[in-house]
Formats: sequence, C-alpha cells, structure tokens
Amino acid sequence: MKRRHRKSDCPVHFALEVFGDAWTLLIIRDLMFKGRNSYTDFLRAEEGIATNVLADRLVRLEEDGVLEKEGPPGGASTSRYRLTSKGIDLLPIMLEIIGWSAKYDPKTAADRGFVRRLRREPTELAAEIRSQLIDRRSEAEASPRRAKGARASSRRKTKEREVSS
Amino acid sequence: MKRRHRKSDCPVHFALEVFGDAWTLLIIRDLMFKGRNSYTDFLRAEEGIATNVLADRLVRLEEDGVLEKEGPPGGASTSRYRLTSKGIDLLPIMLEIIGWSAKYDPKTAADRGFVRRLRREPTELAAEIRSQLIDRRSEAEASPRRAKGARASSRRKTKEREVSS
DNA sequence: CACGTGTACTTGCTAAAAGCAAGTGCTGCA
DNA sequence: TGCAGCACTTGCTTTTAGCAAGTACACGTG
Repeated sequence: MKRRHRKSDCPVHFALEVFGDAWTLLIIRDLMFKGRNSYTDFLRAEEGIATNVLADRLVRLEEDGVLEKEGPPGGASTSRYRLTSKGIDLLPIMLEIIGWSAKYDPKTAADRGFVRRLRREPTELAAEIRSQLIDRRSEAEASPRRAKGARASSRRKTKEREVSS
Repeated sequence: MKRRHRKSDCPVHFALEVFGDAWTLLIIRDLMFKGRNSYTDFLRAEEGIATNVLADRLVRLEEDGVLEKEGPPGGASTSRYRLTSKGIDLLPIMLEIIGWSAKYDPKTAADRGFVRRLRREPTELAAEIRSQLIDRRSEAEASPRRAKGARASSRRKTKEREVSS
C-alpha cells in the first residue's frame, strides 16, 4: 500500500500519520495490555479487524519502528510481534486515553481498580507496566526461539501475562 | 453520514470511535493550541481538510459532546466552536502525543521551549493551558455575541491568544 | 509419505469514506 | 442592488475498508 505523504511537521499530525486510523491503536493495545502478539491473536480481538487491514497495519507499524517482527526465517510456524522502545513510549498516551474513556463512557469495560490506580498514582502505574513490557521484550530477545519446544514455559508465561485494564 | 456502531466496550475502542481518524484530532489541536475556532479557520490549517469532511467531523464532535457550536441563531455571519469540558479533558492525551512526536520526529515543528517544559513540569503546563481554555470558554459564554460590534475587543483577544506548541 | 491442521498471508469483489471542484443560500455592507 | 464572505451541500472520482475465499508453507500424525 502506498505511503501517504506528510502534509505538515506539526507533532499532532506526525502522530496521526502513525496511528491516525481506527485499527492501529487497537493492535498496540493488544500488545501492551492483552498479551496478544501474533497475527491470529490480533484477529481474535473482539472488534474483528479484517485480515488484509491487519497485514497492512503490521507492515506499516514495523516500517514506522513501533513494533518488530520476530519471524522464523523460513516463514513457517507462528511469528511474534513485540513493541520497540518507540512503541513502548506510546504507553502514556494509551493510559491517558483509557482514563478519558473511563470517565466519559458509562458502559466502559475498563477495570475499576485499574482506573482508580491510574487516577491516584499514574506515574507508578505507568512505570510498572513499562517495566513489564521491557522485561517481556528482553526475555523474548534472550530466547530467539530457534528450537521448537525450547523455553516453552517462558513462552506460556509471556502469553498469559495480561495487565488488567 | 451514518453512525458506526461500537464493537466493544474497550476504553481504547471507545476513544477511537470519537477521534480514531486522520482529521478529528487536528480540529481539536486547532481549538486547543492554535486559537482557531471557526469553519474557515479550520480550513486554513496547513493539512488542508476537505470541506465536506470538516462539516462531517464538526457535527460528529458536537454529537459526541466534545465541542459546542455557538451559532448566531439566524444562521448568519461567523459561528464559533469551542471545546466542552469533555473536549478540554483531551488535553493530557494531546500533550502526550506532542511529547511522543517531538521525541521521534527529527523534523518536528514542535516548539522546543514548550517541549522542554512539557518534559520538566508536565502537570504545571497542563494546568496552565487547561485554565486558559476554561477562561476562554466562560469568557465566550459571558458575551453571547448577539450584537454585532459588542465586545469586539474580547473577541480579538480570544482569537489571537495562541499557545506555542 | 500422503493428509489434515495451523499460521500468515494474498486476491477479488463490494461498500464506504475521503478528496476535489463547483455550486447554493444566507447576510451584512457599500 | 450588487458584491463579498461564511458555512455549507452536491456530484463525481479515487482511495480505503470489509468480507469471503484461496494460497503457500511447515509441522505432526497414521
């Protein structure tokens, strides 16, 4: 898909070129809070992204340096995506978004305890999630999953670790 | 234009239903930081929004309670838009976005002093801008611009007050 | 070693939204 | 009375999204 050209150097516009659409931030949400990190995981999200749109967003996000693909070079089996530090730096934006929606959406599914903590000690909460994300990242780096069953336990942990939001 | 139905109660998705597109946040930026508040002002923004898209976004944002239209009831002369408190509450999101883009866009047009202050004392900066926005809002409320030239000076002030970003 | 399963896509088609130029209907003002 | 400005709307083309189906590759099982 063609790359849209930037129309200004305004920081808001720059950010919108990266995630100014209906789907990109949902993928980032899945990576950040839901422990989803594969193509089929993203498809499972309840909003129901189309396969072609998902494929497109994933290459864009990789081009933009927001996430990295850890693919088995042969192209086989499950490849995983993970946030880069640039992607992890979107966390404060996501938290502010969650806070805003929790305030204004009467039917919000945001976890109440999470939101309360977000209001009371946002810095601590952000730092905590951030370090979890960094852990997950370097953990994945440590086991480059060349072998099939190797470190399967750590992979399970990674998959199931989910932040309540 | 038809209203898209919500596909989940996830707070991220809720927010994206309000501003998950390429243009909505630019309008909010104009209202928040650039002192633009009329239809033609928004058209003047360098990104160049199309007239039909702008009209559509303005009614959506009004429906969503993010902004209010202060229109001369007759439909004549210039009508102005202003952020509601729900709209003003988007400020922290905008500031985080600006911070992120300033960090990752080498050609960013974000004001360096503004960004430095954003990093050093984000809470104070947010509070300051927020109170400016609230002032502007109640000021506009005080002079419901029924008469032509009445309170023209305050209108000029409102128009020219622009936050550097 | 054929066969089914799972993963990660691509392709083809339709529907919706964006982009663009032009036009409309007000209203103040000269 | 006529012109200019504002806030749109309309009509048309292009782009993007949505959806169902199909493809390619590897692994595991019988």
